[in-house]
Amino acid sequence: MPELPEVETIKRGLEEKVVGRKIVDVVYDVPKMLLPNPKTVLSAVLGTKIVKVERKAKLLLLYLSNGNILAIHLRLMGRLLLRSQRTPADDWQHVVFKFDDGEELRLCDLRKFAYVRLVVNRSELETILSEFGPEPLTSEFTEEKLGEILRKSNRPVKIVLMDQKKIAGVGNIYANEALFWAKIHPETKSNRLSDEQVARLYKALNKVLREGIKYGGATGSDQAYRNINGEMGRFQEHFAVYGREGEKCPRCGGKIERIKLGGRGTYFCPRCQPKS
DNA sequence: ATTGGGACCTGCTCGC
DNA sequence: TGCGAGCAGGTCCCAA
Repeated sequence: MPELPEVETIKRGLEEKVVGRKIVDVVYDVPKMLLPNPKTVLSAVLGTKIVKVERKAKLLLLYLSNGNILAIHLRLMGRLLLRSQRTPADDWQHVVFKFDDGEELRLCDLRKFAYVRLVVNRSELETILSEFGPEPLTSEFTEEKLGEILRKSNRPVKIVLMDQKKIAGVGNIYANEALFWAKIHPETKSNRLSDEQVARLYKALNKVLREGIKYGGATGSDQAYRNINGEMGRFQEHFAVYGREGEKCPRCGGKIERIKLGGRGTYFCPRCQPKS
């Protein structure tokens, strides 16, 4: 569930609150969440300071003072919470980074899909990042670039939007919302979109991602997403179609439908987003 | 190349 | 009331 805006919100929180802190201990109870293995991660991070935080796609990157990097992926339900060490354990807390000032960063995940991966240098990082497509909301992602990406595939446009190799950071929520505002049916073949549709989609993607960030991300019905203070996002209050099967389209009043596309729940207004 | 499915997990909702 | 089945979703992996 955490997509670009959610991970960006977490990144900003970490930037403000954990940069400069020294990691003095790591406690875990699910070994597979520490890659390549807990021992290697521990020996690489103990005694180091966090010097910088970045987000790439849905990955959080914690740069350490010894040159190592921790790449954290929250997958579906992961949370990263900054707490005092005196605070009782959070639900589904599995990996804890303890700082020298009494605070700690807790990786919590009901499903245990989230992970922390040790990246030992820039070259390994480059390899990981080279798998991602361009980053929306940056200068590398232009309308022309989007058109170029979409023309190369005849898969449904929603699938292409969510393909991290093609575009970084877009997941199910923002793909659904962007297609709604662009008035494009999610099953439309990507390479059959008109220039006009591509232009609308470009604007819509920017709109929903920026709004997602503005509202601190979206906490859906599963309640999974939280920022580092444990607070919910508010973008769900502004969903046009996501999770609203059977409700009224905010634009035309038609009934929002739900289909399955690529195994995922897909929401749209059949009247506003006609099949073409 | 594209598409479909299962796997990873767990808690929730649903139907009988 | 109780229980099993089905579902959710990001990513990876295997297979058709």
